[in-house]
Amino acid sequence: MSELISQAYERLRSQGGRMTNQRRLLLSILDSLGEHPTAEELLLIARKQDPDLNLSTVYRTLRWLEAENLVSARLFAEERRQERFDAVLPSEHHHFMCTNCKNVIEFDTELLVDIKSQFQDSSGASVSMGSIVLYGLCPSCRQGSVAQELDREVG
Amino acid sequence: MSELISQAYERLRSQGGRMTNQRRLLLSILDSLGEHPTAEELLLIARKQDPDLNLSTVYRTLRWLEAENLVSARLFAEERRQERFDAVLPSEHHHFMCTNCKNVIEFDTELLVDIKSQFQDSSGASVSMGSIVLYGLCPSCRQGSVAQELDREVG
DNA sequence: GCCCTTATTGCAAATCATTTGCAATAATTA
DNA sequence: TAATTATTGCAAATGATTTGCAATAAGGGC
Repeated sequence: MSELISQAYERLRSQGGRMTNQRRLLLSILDSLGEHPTAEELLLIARKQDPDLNLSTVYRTLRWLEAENLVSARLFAEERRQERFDAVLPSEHHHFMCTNCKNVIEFDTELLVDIKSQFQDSSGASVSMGSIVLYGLCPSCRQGSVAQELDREVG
Repeated sequence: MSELISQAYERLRSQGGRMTNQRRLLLSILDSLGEHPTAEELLLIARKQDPDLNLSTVYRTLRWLEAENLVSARLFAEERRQERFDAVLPSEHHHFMCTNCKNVIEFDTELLVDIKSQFQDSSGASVSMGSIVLYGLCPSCRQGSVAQELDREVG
């Protein structure tokens, strides 16, 4: 069983919480999904298994997981008000969002620690965490836009 | 006259737009304010000069400035749904938010370009922009929390 | 396995930042 | 100065997320 799911069981046990069918389903989706779904997207996926699942339950589950630090929520500039949720991996990771297709790619870098300490040193603040978001065109949309440009030139 | 304000005049002229008292007021505040106000905060400040100013006007002005790339809007993790607005400076800059007092400090770094090119090279995407947000305690809240800890130990 | 307690759910209504429709107002320009 | 129409203020709408509450169902004890 995955880290996420076993951790969730453990946290529930220690808090007197209950492992419901809804939570089990949402956890298994979050665990296997290689994406960063919105609450709504997660609901749609989950409803294939449990058509009565409610959006409130999705939100409550996500918020609980967030409080337990098993999931993190992020807002991207392209979708101002809609959060995307992400099972927290052991290592700190960052995001790239394609401004065209809105797909999110995770990435990792050792360079952020330098930025953190640079800022700590110059400001006197203590930095506990940080995140980077990059925007641009993903490889396939990049190809698409090159193709479009060619079309325009030819047409 | 500042860059922001003269730019705004220029854009309005070229679009057949009008420089109203409300816009002039909001621009002068945004221009001089060394902070990252929310729309509501901006309204409160502006109402000292024009008590009838409406929140819709503030939003419309901010969105127009954003579309003109003269102001940028950001969401921080600590305030999930409320945007903060920021007159765009000539150089790309990043943000630190104090998790205690919610104050925002801007900072600059040459290290992001390395992260961008690192990611571009490894992913095949083309990155057009990026932003870093750091969270932690600002110098004064840091002092406060040190003081608290001492209190706890002594008391 | 069945009962009891109460955590969790589904539903509908509430929130809250932001947006929009519209009639009234005020910048521009002729 | 008048005419045109961009912009405003107001109230109502929106849309993601949250919350109150009665109904349901985990999980512990019998």
